Amino acid sequence: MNSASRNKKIPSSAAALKKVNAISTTNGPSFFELVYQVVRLIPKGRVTTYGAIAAYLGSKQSSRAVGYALNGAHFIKPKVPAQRVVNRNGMLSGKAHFETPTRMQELLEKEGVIVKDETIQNFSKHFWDPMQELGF
DNA sequence: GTCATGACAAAGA
DNA sequence: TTCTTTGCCATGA
Repeated sequence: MNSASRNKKIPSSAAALKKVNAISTTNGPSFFELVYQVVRLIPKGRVTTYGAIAAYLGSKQSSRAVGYALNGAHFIKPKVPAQRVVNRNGMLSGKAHFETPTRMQELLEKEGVIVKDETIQNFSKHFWDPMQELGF
C-alpha cells in the first residue's frame, strides 16, 4: 500500500466486520483485517504492542480498536498469534480472552519468551516494531 | 442518533 | 515514580 492510504484514517465498515466475524473473505480491506495481517507477520519469539500496530496502520491513537480487533481474532483463519500482542508495559492484558487464562503465557514460553507474573521479561529485547521491520 | 464500554496510550498531578 | 485524567477509534445497546 502507499503512504497516503496509511496516513489517512482507515474506516472500517460494519459490513466488513460482519464478514470477518463470519469468516468470510472480505473484498475490501478493513481495519480489523489489517490488524490480523500485521499480527501474522510477527516472527516467532517476538512480541509487539497494540500501539505499534495502530501506528503502523496510520492511527496510533486507535490502539484500543486494535485490541478490540483481536477480541474477534479467535474466529479468524489462518490463526492469528494474538499472544504476541501485549500492551506497552509488556503485560498480557488479553490473556483472559484466550481459551484458558494460562494459554497465552504458555504459547509465549513455548516460543522462548519468558513470562513472569503476567509480564514479559526483557520486553524491549523481544519487541518487534512493524514500523522498523516492515518499513513505514 | 446519542451514550457507554473496551485485550490501549500519553500527558498531567 | 505512581495514580488519575483525557483522548481516540470502533462496537453495541
